[in-house]
Order: sequence, then C-alpha cells, then structure tokens
Amino acid sequence: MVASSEMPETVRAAGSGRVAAPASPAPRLRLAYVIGRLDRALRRHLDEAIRPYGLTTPQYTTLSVLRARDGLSNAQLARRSLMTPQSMSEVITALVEKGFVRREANPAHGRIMHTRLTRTGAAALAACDKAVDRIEAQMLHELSPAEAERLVSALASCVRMLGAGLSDI
Amino acid sequence: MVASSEMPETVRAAGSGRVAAPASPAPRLRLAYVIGRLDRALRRHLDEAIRPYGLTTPQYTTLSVLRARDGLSNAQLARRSLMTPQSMSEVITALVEKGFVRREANPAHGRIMHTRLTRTGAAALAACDKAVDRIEAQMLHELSPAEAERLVSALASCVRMLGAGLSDI
DNA sequence: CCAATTTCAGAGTAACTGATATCG
DNA sequence: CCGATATCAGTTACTCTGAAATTG
Repeated sequence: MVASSEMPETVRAAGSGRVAAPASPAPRLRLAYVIGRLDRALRRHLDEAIRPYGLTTPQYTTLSVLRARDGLSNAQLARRSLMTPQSMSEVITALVEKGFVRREANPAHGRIMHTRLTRTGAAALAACDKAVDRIEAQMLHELSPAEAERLVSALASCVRMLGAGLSDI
Repeated sequence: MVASSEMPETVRAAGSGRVAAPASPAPRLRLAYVIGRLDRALRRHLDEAIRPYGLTTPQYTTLSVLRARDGLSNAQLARRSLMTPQSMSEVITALVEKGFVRREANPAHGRIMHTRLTRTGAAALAACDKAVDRIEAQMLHELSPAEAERLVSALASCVRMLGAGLSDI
C-alpha cells in the first residue's frame, strides 16, 4: 500500500555503485528531497512499530530524550526537540495521561515543572527501542558498519551546520 | 529564536573528527532521531526560504517532481511523494490556484488529469532552487564533495531498504 | 464486475501564533 | 521591570479514513 507499483522509468545512480554519471543532464539528486523522503518513509515505519505501545513518534522521541536527561523542564524539552513550548506541553500532557512520565515541581522555583520517566514509561520505551532497532537494521542493511558510522557523523554535521546544535541524545 | 540558548552539557562525537569513544556508556546516537531532527531543521529553513515565493515545502517538492517528469497524474504524484491521493489533490489544487501548474484531461481517458508546469511555475521553481542551493551548501559546509556524495548514496540506500523506492528525482 | 482514478466529506495530529500569569 | 517559564485559547498546515462517481 505504501510501495509504488510503477516502474522506475529512469533509475538514477542512487545505489552503492556507479559513481560516474552518463552524458545525460542528470538533474542531480536533490539532497533536501532525499532527506524529506527518508524522513517520511521512516516516520511511517516508526508510527506503525510503536503504535502498539500507545506512543506516537513525537512522544517516543520525548521519552528518549528524557531517558538521556531525566528531569528536564517543558521549555528545555521543547528546545531540544526544535518545538515550541506549547507543542511540547501537549506531548507531555499526553504522556502524563498514559502514565509514562510524571511532573514534579521544582522545590526552589514554584514555576518550573520537571518531567521524569516513570517505571511504566521506561518499560514502554525499552520495548519500543527493540522495534526501532529492527527498523534501523533494515534501513542500514546495505551499509557496512563503517558506512553507517559515517552516515551518522555526516547527518550530525548537517544538523549542526543548520544551526540546530545536537547537544544531546 | 530557533537556536537553543543552553549549554551543550555533553557534546558527543558528532563532528568529523573524534571517532574513538571514551569509556562512557555512550547511549549511541539513535539514527532515527538524528534523521528526524535534521528533517525538522531543514524543513524550517526550507519553509522560510521559499515562503516569499508563495510556496510551501510540499508544493515546492511537487513542482520539483513535475519538472523531472511533467504530466504526471494526481495518483502518480501521490505515490512518488509517499502521500495519499487526497493529500496530493489538495497540493495540486493550491498550485493551480497560484497558476503554477495546470491540469489537462487525458484525451484517451476521460478520468485521468495530467498535471503540467506552467511558465510561471517553472520560474518560481527556479527561483526557489537558488534558495535551496544556498541552504544545502550551508548544510554541507563541513563535508567534502566526496563525503556529500557518500551521504546522498547512503540516504538513498536507506530509503530503498525501507521499501520506498527512489524511482526518480 | 473489477481495478484505477478522481473527488467530496469529515476527522485528527502536530504544529503554529497570540495572550496571560507566575516567578526569580 | 525584565527574562524565563508555563499554560490557555484559537488557528493553520498537512495528512488521514471513508465513501462515492467515473472510466477502461
């Protein structure tokens, strides 16, 4: 249902081999397009894999961030996910309702609410991680460990150069 | 407004150097997370860059696909963009209203509508391309041409392994 | 009758902007 | 007063599911 049934009328040098371009004008694979397409495809797999655990992808991502850095405030989480505080607040509200996180007031600051993973949330996250592991393995199936390593490095560099520093996770 | 004002409390080996990991547990950069984060950051830059031309990112993407393969039907465009026909129909409707594409009935098939770039649409697309070129250059600033080439190849491989074949552009 | 295409209607998610209130 | 935080309210963009009509 997702895959196209059409013939790849023009297959470009997208694979691991074939670097030398033919004499064609070769519209040059637009990097921005490939990134967007990969994100869409990945997002679909992710949604499907973690839906059984009652999580959406933004919620799963937020749990992942919390595991690496428990007790972040709503504003901190929003910045780390490149979202507005309003959007993150909705994500957290949903996670609280599911019992996956809890919010604790800062004893020294009556306004800030710290978000913490619950045991239930950690368990759900662990289960999802296994599913995501499988998806990533499928995605990287053609690449060697060294190539996968370079891919992650290159992507992190891209994120950094776009001004969205990859401070953690 | 986008950049975080927080300190990168833990800077991981995300750059071009530093491959050997320290003795830390190193939560292992989740590839799915980096891809999503890059897409979000890129999407923001893209939206901002092409908004002056009256285009949203999905609309710009669709115009790009049409330039490579003019005259596709709504259903074909939807498959190539990993969208439902309903969603693509809305994108095309918006593009028609802006005068960037026109729809022509198939003379041999009363149902199918072929979508074609107008001269106005091609001009807007060309203008946007320059803006996108600048964003991609910024994004790839730290990478050598060879590294950028490997990045595109690796991403295309990932897309393919996720079952969403990259048939064109 | 079946498969593909298009389109209408309704819904929902995820994000946004704006405004308000609290706290240090 | 200012800056950061949180949150309420309204809105928008994008995509989805479901159903219907048309065509080959």
